[in-house]
Amino acid sequence: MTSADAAAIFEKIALLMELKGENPFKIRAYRSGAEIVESYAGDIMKMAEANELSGIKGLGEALRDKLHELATTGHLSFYENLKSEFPDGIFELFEIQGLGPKGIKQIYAELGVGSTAELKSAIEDGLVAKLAGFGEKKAAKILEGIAFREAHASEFRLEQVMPVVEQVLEILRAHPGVSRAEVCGSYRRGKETVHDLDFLVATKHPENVIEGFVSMPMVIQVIAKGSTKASVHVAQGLQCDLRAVASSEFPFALNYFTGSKEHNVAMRQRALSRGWTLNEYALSQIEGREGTAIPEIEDEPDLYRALGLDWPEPELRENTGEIEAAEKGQLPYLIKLENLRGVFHNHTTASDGKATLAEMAEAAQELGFQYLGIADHSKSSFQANGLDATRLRRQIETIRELNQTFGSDFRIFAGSEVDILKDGSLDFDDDLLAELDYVVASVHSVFNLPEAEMTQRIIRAIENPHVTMLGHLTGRLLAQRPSYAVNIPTVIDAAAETGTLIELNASPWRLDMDWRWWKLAKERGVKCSINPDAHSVHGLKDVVFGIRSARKGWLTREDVVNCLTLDEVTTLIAKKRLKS
DNA sequence: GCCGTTTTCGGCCCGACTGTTTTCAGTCG
Repeated sequence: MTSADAAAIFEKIALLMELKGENPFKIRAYRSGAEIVESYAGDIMKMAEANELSGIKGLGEALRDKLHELATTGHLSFYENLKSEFPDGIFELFEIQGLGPKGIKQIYAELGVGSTAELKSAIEDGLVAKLAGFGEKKAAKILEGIAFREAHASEFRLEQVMPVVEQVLEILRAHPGVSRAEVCGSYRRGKETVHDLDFLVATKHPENVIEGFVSMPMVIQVIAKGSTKASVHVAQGLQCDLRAVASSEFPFALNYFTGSKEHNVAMRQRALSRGWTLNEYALSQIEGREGTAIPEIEDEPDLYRALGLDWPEPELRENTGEIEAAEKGQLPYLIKLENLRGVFHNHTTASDGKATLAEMAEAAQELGFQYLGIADHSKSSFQANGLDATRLRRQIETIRELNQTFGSDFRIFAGSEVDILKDGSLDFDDDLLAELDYVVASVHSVFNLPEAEMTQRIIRAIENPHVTMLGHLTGRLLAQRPSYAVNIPTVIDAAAETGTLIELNASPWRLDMDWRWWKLAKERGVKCSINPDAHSVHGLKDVVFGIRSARKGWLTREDVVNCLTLDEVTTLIAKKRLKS
């Protein structure tokens, strides 16, 4: 039982209690308990086992006891009892947009609907629309929600799969028969979501390695098992495939299984033009054709070199110009995690964050950052306990005081994540915005505007000289909620014209603005700010996801303002408002 | 269910939008 497992159980208890119409504050206690358990810096399960949990704010007696039971026995009778009152499929229903706990409770009580599939047929049979409080439109909206969910059901976000990748690689590399192991596929290419995970090993004893792979502790089901490949399911239905090849084949297999398909096609064409043929095992002479001698190939760079190319980072391999750039020696020198010197857009307990200003500052320094931007929510974001003018002014003052305690090598920037209101005006007046070091402007409400109106709304906001950067441009939540309608190229042009930065929100739920647009933004001269949108100390580390997306968008350290030094970035965030 | 405490129970997060209503409940952020 890991802390993540325990947190998931608390979260499910909260859902089931919503169904039962329990006291909302009790529900909230479980939900916040889940977050505390998940993000606790330390081995909370070990502490729970030893009954050493007292003093953690938000974990009272009841939750401490339940954690102790989970840590010692591996299950929780309270949860088992609660769960037995509903069918297993009931949890799926919470993932459907437009349907909440009251609705789920009603369709279960009156129609016996306890899964997405049953709900779908009940709607199609016209049963849901007839229920009191429902109607044709609501039923149709729920059906849309189901369709979106189904279309994205096999998509996994990076924060879901990254721990699996690390564990599997660790197991494979520890295997005595394995000389090389790598993850391939869209994960290696840095895609924002993945459907499955592809692993590759070099070994002389494939059967042994395959056997080790299918008997890993996280394996729930073995789908296929042969002498050179196997497929398994791990938690949440995530599929992991393994390919075992000889060491001499490894570079070719690594290249082939990394893809993308389009990139591979281009590679094979290049091989053909040299009289060679390329597959997942080798580069070889085409029989009966005169070709130049094939050089020795031990790793991927050798393979690219043989084809007259520089080695493109996996993130670039989408056949969107990387082959041409590799040929001309013009591949970008992609940004790396260690280039980041600070982050903007983070939250504290002042709004909906879980850590205090001081805790966030300490964590940022531990990560080696020179600066930390705080941008708590503004007053219209009630749900997030947004700050009003008085509280924000007090926070600015606290930040200024705290800054006195740091040396010249660290600074907190006082900012705000200001809501862009429906008409494109901002949640604070210009006088207050002028007191801040910087401003992130984001849309958090009225997502259903027509595209032209939404685009204008955002452009009006970034035309404000105090708006330093535009937060999560499309509002999407990966695999859960689509982007609102907005014309991205038009917004990019406006950002270029007004000298506004665009954020790459590094939360694995968002990765917004999407990597596909950064090349265009770069061409227009728009700079990027990679921000974790951290709501806890732990959340600061989400920058790793943002870095992957930035690399996929061809960004270098010159394109990302958080790579600037403290002095440089201080000048930069003041630039736009000075110009006006 | 947690917190703070005038150590025993009251307070804890609010508003817009939608679709259903005929004055409001559910959902979302």
